[in-house]
Amino acid sequence: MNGEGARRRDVTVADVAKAAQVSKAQAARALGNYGAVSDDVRERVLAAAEALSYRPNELARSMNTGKSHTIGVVVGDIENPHFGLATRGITDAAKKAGYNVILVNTDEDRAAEVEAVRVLLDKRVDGLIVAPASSVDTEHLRQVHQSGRPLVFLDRSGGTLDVETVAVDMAKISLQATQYLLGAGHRRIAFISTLRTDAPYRADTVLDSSQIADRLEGMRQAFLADGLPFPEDLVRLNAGDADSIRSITREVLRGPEQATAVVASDGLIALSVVEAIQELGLSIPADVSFLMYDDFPWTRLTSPPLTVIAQPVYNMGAAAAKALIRQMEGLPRAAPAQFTATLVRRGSVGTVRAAAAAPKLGQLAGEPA
Amino acid sequence: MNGEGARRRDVTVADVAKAAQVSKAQAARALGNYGAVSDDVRERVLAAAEALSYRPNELARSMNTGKSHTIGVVVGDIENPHFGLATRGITDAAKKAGYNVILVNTDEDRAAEVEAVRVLLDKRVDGLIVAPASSVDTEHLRQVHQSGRPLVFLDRSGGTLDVETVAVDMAKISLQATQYLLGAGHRRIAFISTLRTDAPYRADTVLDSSQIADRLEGMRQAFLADGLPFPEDLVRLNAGDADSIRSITREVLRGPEQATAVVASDGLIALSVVEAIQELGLSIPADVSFLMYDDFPWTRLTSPPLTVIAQPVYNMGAAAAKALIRQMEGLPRAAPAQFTATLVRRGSVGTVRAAAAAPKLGQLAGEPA
DNA sequence: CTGAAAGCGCTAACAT
DNA sequence: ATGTTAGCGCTTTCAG
Repeated sequence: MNGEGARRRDVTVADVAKAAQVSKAQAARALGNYGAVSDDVRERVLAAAEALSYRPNELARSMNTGKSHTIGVVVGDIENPHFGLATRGITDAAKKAGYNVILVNTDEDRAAEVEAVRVLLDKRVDGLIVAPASSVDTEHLRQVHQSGRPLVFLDRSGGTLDVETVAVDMAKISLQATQYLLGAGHRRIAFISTLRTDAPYRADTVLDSSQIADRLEGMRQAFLADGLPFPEDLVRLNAGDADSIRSITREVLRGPEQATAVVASDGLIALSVVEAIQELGLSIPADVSFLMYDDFPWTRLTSPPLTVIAQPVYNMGAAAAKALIRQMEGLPRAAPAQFTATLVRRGSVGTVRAAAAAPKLGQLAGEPA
Repeated sequence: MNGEGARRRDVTVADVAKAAQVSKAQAARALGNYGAVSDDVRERVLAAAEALSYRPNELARSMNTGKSHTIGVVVGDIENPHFGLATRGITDAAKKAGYNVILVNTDEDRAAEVEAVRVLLDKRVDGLIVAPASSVDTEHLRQVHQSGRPLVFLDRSGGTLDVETVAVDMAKISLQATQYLLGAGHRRIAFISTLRTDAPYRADTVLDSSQIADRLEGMRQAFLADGLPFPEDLVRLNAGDADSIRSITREVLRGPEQATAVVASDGLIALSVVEAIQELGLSIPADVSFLMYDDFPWTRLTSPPLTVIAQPVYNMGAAAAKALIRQMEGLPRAAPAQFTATLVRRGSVGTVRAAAAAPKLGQLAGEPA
């Protein structure tokens, strides 16, 4: 009972070397495909490796080389199709370059993000792609950047940090979309977002998300350009779960000062907003117009199909990965690819009626006539 | 120019030990929180670590312990919301237990899956969760299992492999759904799936996906139980891209033998099928009934809202991770949690009219009257 | 081209 | 409780 009862241990270079009757160093060279190896040795080593079904221990390899061929991706929520698509873009580009992806969700929570970044760094990822939960509070990311670890931001900028960022020009597309709404006669335009803030929105509120800040800035500009007052009271943040979104929707659609158009900040919010509108018995776009960010396939299936702001999410993910890999390989920054969102006009935005009266609503919401 | 120009190297236990004036071993013990360490030493070490902002090298740690605290997840396509949700369940459960997730997409390609598994093994993941592209051709997975590496299957079974599997009983729910359709008078029920096969479907076709095989089996049983012939000609596999799905939908809805109900095998297919139905000018459920797998939020937004088969995807992902972790910790298999899908009857299934005549169709498809 | 030996940063005996 | 000494599996000098 010798040699047979031995617990199965992974076969190592040493084993292969022995079998091929060469030194460990030579075997390693042949296996790792580096250094100088004679054809004869290489053949014997490879054959032995095959016979023993040798597999390299990438951990050990990483220890020496300092490269793990792994990149860390930190997003808010992979369950959100937006990030699902972006992640697909990232993983595809990464795989093509020989990298793997470790994925971490943060639920847009800064503490979780700090922790995620730390763990990924401890695991010695070669670089990080982060959709920062906050563009204001970025100390942990500043440290990563300063330490020299390749880092790329996705979707949101990192505030003052000079980190390569892949995102669309939100202010611009928001301006365009708002102009479109304004052109259709809308003056009371609501904007609903899950972004968490300490207090209700005001003009001087500092927003954690550069993305949302830019969108609001775009809206404001559009109103200003037309000499119209920006309806700050219709900017509703902190729209947490489905219920909260529904009640917010009811609120902005109620009363004499109600909104005639609603902009949903993302696809998840959109679902609840549309549902709430349907529950109110209002019809799109006759009673209320609707516009949302992200062009998900299902937006073409509703009646009417929804007008959306389409972002090249997959390509942005892929671009982020490519930019990161370029950094990891020590290449100079490429000229930042410009990603532009486009307004896809389908059927959910209508012309506003002369008077703002909406008799239906008064009834439903139980308002006094 | 000494000591100052030195390139910033990661600080190691040795550095901390020196700063705390203790041996490397003691520092390591204090840092790693194992072995016996006096309070005094622990304090000094921790303080030194803090001061030097020491961070452990998890790679090195893994080399010794043999545990990477990382699990590999191999799915068809993270872009598919089904896997997005499942992945969220996995990552949540993993994080809670102190594990990270490396994610790989296979596009349901077996070769890609083989490669993915190999790479993850090389990276020494502690375990694997795989949604096998094929339940038939599973040699690579058999090897993983035999090598003793913890492995769990998600969604699809591994054929003859005795591997813990988290999935719903597809045959059962398919039977129920089909009975429901049958009860509404449907006899010509089409089933559309992206599953790739070499030849058109026949009763004896061996299907790569246990999931699809079970669904078809469930349908067949329902027909048989009612003494009705199972309409094999309406089983349409290989529905690749959106265009192909559209043309298949047109096909099954055309001609004298057309389908009166269509079952979409997943949410992605559903989108194209519904679009195709709308393009044909047919209305759901008056002209054709519709049923799909997966209860995505948007299915409540269409008119009519869609009747779906809901699966507890998030919970299944979480359960898969928990089962895997249990294996990794050497615990015995828990009794397999039973996951059941439910038929959510909304508005897309209607009663079939007496005659199968569908005049509208003849016109649209240019069929001779 | 080849081999011996020295690490990578950490944990794990083994002493003391 | 603490320190010393080996490794983990691989890459990488450095001789030859």
